[in-house]
Order: sequence, then structure tokens, then C-alpha cells
Amino acid sequence: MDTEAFYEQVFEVVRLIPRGRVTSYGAVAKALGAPNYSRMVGRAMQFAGKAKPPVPWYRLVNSSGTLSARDQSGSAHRMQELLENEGIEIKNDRIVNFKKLFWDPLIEI
DNA sequence: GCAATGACTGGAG
DNA sequence: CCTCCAGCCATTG
Repeated sequence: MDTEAFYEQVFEVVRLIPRGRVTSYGAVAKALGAPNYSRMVGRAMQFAGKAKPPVPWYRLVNSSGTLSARDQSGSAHRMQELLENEGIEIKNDRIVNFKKLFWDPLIEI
């Protein structure tokens, strides 16, 4: 498969994330059968902003539940607001209770 | 084609 | 919990 198709697969999985839940780059990559493609998942997110239909990119965090993502402004503050709007608490750029809010795509796919 | 880069990860100190 | 490091791979100069 080419990289473009991989990005589409990433968007597909991200769109499956339930409201108020989050997942990690590695988890998505692994769900697509490419455990070493975590960085490519992040690269795909650069296209998420202009993808149609839009993908909830802000529900993707790193393996520690940290808001490693950034919006066009270069900060993760907007991401935090979006997450809090869904009932997720953020403390020091980390998702509170991340272990329980974590959604494993492998369970759904 | 090689070297650097990055929305990552897991292990070691 | 934090930092550093090696492994990872598409993209860019």
C-alpha cells in the first residue's frame, strides 16, 4: 500500500474514536498492522485539518497521554479546550485519568 | 543519494 | 516523573 492510502486508514480509525475518549499514535499504527509507523500517523495528522470529512485529530495523543499535537498557531491550548469540551480533563498538557479514557482501536477493528 | 527533521515509542539511567 | 538515546520511516533540502 502507498503512504497516501495509509493516511486514509489513519483518518478512518481516528474518526471511529468515541466522543470523550482518546487514543495514541502507536495504537492507531498498530491497529493498521504497522507498529513502527507511529511517526507516519503524526505526519498524516498534518493533512487531517483539510481532510473531508474532518477528523477529530485532537483525540490523538502520545503513549503517555501528553498533548504532543499542536494546532496551526503552534500551541496545544485549543486542543485542550476541545478535549475539555468533551469531558476530558487536562492537567499540565497531560490527560487526567488517561488510562481509563484510552480507547484501543484494536478492540473495535 | 545522503543528512537532517519530525503531531512517536520503549527502554535505560 | 524526567531526560537521554536508539530505532523507526516518509519528507525535504
